Amino acid sequence: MTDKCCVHPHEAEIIKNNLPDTCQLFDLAELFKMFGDSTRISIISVLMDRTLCVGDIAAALDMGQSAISHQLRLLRQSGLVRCKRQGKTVLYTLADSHVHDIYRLGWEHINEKAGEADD
Amino acid sequence: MTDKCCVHPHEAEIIKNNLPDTCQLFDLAELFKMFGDSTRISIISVLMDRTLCVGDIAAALDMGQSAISHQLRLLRQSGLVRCKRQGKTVLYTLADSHVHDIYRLGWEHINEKAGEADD
DNA sequence: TAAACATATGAGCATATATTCATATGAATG
DNA sequence: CATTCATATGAATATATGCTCATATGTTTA
Repeated sequence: MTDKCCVHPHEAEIIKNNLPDTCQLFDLAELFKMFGDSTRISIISVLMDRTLCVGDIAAALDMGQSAISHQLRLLRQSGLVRCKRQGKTVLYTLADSHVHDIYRLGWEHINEKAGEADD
Repeated sequence: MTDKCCVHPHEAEIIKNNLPDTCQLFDLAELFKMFGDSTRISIISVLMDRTLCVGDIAAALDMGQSAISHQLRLLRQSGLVRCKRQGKTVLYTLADSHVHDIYRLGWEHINEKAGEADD
């Protein structure tokens, strides 16, 4: 696994021993993974300022109901959106302000980068 | 594509017309995608407070040099890390404070959620 | 300049993931 | 209570992605 090349074995060892818990890093990755898909970030985007039902999200994003429903399930399981039934429809909302904050921070980032050498 | 079910066609239409630019949403997803992988978030984690060379990152994370190098390339292309050669080694650093901020915000989120019903 | 070390990269493979299709579930309504 | 509308979900498929292996590139040093 670890190749022979390691410039500062001692320092690396110390860093290794002070790494955040693997599970937490995994959870963190899972969190960001939810934001890291065009469809899901679009869903989050349309839910930033409002509550919407599944059909309207699908219509707004011009996508199939099933695809949206699958993604909403993932967002729900990750605790990023909440839902409640209202008659035949199910209304979705962003779960908390962290979701807003993370979205906005990402937005800030890409807008500041606009024009710079990127990809 | 769009199924027949759409509870509020008019509202959905308006939202659709006010969607952020598709390219920007795509970029935003790409940004978060970089944070959304265990290996990459671990790399970002060890680079939070320091500058490290590739070999040390690999050793600290107990992973192969090649795997780390591949991921560093992605992080570089996304503008999240910078590097400079120093003799035989290449030193990597986080590109800017946004990377710190996004990481920390994500961290806050999962720590507040600790104990709640999640996945 | 040959050898050794650090890093980068292409190909191949295995796994993960997103969408679609078909269908199930759940609720209102005639 | 059968039908219709809204949503959820399982299976299948296509694509994306991460890792490994082998090797190339770049840098120092003997």
